[in-house]
Amino acid sequence: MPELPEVETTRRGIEPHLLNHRISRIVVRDPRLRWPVPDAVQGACGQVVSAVRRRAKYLLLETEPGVLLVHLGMTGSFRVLLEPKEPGKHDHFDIVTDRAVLRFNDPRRFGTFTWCDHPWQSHPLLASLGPEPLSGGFDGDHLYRTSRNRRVAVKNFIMDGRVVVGVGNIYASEALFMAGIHPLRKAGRVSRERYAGLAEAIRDVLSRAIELGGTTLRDFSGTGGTPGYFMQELLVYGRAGQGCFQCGSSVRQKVIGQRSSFYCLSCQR
DNA sequence: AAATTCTCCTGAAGGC
DNA sequence: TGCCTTCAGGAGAATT
Repeated sequence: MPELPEVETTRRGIEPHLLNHRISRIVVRDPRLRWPVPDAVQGACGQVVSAVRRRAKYLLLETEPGVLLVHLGMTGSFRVLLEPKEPGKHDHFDIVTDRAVLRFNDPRRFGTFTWCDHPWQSHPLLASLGPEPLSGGFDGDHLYRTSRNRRVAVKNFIMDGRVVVGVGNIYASEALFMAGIHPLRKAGRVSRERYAGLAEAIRDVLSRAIELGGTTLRDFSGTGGTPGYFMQELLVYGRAGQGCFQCGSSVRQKVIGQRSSFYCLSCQR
């Protein structure tokens, strides 16, 4: 389940094979992703990739005429092939450069592969995104100001991409535990001080996970990334019924906004 | 406007 | 062993 750290790890893994390299072919084997893959992606053929960026959980491959946009969805991943290999099940498309084949595999097909014109910032999928959590535009004051008069649960609030991007279900639970905030608390009822702690927790948990992802990068071309590298560090996610690391009481699990949430009743208020 | 629910999809896990 | 049911989840779309 790619969250922002996994997407950033993917970006770093594919960048050496794309940046300043020429895309020779794009092979779409199965266009049935979240939205049908448009023929327009072929606009990148013959073009040199001038930048490999990440915005939220989107990957952006820039070329002169336009930008390839990829989202990994739930189960998407890239495999870097330095030698030809028969495509397997769920290998939906390839981006072929003069250096490697980037093969996209996505069993559940929630992923996205599309084309945007310049400037990519105004593409409908990107236009209303909030600040990057690891950039200067994100801090506790931003959360505090944005949340006034909002009655939505704070967990849903921080997972809203218009508020801040890249905070997925796992890291939302983790960050709220680290900040000592109950996930069901109304967003508008969290103090400025506690939002400062929450913003710091979000930055810490995401940057730590990216760090750990980086340590698996050496295997990237062989395996396409190592899933679950952060799992051994999770404090509450997936630990329902087990002892809270802070106070020992049982970690609770509850569905909030259609998503499983994990928290400690006595440490989070 | 804001909040909630629905939707896409397949594989893993659990029940009998 | 095998079939059936349930669950998981990113995030835009639809609905309330």
